[in-house]
Amino acid sequence: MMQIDDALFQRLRDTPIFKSWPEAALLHLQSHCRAVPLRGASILFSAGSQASAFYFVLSGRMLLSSSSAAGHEKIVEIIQPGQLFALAVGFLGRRYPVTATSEGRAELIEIPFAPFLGIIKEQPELTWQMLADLSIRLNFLINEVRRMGVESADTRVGQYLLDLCPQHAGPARVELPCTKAALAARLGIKPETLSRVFARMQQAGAAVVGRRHVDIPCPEALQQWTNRQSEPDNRRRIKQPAGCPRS
Amino acid sequence: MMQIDDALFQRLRDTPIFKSWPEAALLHLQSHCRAVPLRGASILFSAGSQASAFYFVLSGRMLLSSSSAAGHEKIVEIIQPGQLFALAVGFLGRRYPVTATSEGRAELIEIPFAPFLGIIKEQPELTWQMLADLSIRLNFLINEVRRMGVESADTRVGQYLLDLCPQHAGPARVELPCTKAALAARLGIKPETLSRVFARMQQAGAAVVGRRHVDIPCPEALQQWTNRQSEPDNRRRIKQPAGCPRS
DNA sequence: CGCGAGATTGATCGCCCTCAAGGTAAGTGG
DNA sequence: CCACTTACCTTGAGGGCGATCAATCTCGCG
Repeated sequence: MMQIDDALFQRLRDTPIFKSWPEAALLHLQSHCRAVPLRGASILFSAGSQASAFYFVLSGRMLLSSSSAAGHEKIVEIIQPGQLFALAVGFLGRRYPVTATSEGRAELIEIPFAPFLGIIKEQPELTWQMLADLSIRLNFLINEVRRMGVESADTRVGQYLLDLCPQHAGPARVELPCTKAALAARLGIKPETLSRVFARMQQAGAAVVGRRHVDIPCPEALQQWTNRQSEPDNRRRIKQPAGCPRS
Repeated sequence: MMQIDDALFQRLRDTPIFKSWPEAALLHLQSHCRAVPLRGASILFSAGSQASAFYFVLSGRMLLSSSSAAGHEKIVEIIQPGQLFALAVGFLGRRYPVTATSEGRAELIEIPFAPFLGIIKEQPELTWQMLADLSIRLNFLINEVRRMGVESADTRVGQYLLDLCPQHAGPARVELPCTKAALAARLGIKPETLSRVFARMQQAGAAVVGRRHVDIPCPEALQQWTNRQSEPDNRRRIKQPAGCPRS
């Protein structure tokens, strides 16, 4: 079995999930991992296929997508370098719920479930950080469900850019993690629509859109533009149900 | 502190998460739980508020919702009797990501995080089932994200009904877990649209819609109706699959 | 019976998709 | 350096789905 280079494996050791692991466990796990180089855009695994490993992104980006019966593809998440993905599949351990595609060249570490689960079964205190990790992912998806369900294309694009902005106010440049077509799929809209949203955003002075990046002169202005359609009569109160107990 | 009746607490003991717990731990946990009766539709907690406990539904149903900046409410999940909710919040332990509302009368068991986390910190092998539980929820939300992102109103309603159908084919009656307005919010559409979808579904012979239930004479026919979309003018009638079981 | 909440139905409008054409870089070979 | 290629992006015209606004209907209930 081709073992992973120590320097590369160090990146995995530095993740929140593994940094509390004892040396012995890490060495044992490392002996079962292997490097997976993807030379161009290619499919790593497909939704519904048997799952035997999860992955860590060393370089490049991975797109996790799910397709409807009609064939429409929805990108659920974009995985950046330094992140793990498909870890949760191991705890139910059957099949991948999404299709994983590399966006151009990418390099991964493949971590088989078997030795991983063996270790945490004997040292269950190592799962603490994983619960936190899954919890974060759950929150992310809850947010996504709301956005996809009720928010407009303008709002989705604006929120997405704002999420990528550094917290501190002031001009920022957001690097898009993928092509605009893929970004549209990630946002649940069509590329043409994304293009028009960018055009409106730019015309309003809320952003300057480049080929693979977006400049945001004033995040607050973008925020305001993003939420602008809720302006007229937003005072509508949600009716309190009749028998609301105070108890 | 009002302690929980043994018979009610037994329902909590029977959940996948707790059934492997030792007696001592359960008794300790029980002493910190309390019953929460909700006499009518009311808010249990709001999104963003400090989280100190999670809940188990004894009776009634809970709606977990998330609101956009524009005030549009999206019901993320409907919790049925026998289910836990807000458990994952404890592992990151800050604030609830959703608002929890009871749909009519409901009775809950409130389980404070502090004693719960204390127990699993000392007996981390108990977390195994929780990882599986979070993994299931993750899959559910991934599905939801795709549905909200790319699927039509007709498809969302059809899929929802089919998910509630028993696996075995043949006529089925699906009890709606909430009002149609709430169901619309759950599906990310408006009540008027839901009404029209039901009307079309009924006219096509794929379902018979009642006040609080839907009869599905043939799930395969509904499935076919749900997935029709490239066909030009098939909004009128669908043909019955050859071998539709009568059972 | 009158009341009110939920559900239905109709008319109209706007957002977003679809289809189609044109534009704009990057890479290639002459 | 320049046609040519190719992939990606943009722009335009038109249509459909679902939202909005508003009226009517049904049903449970005091």
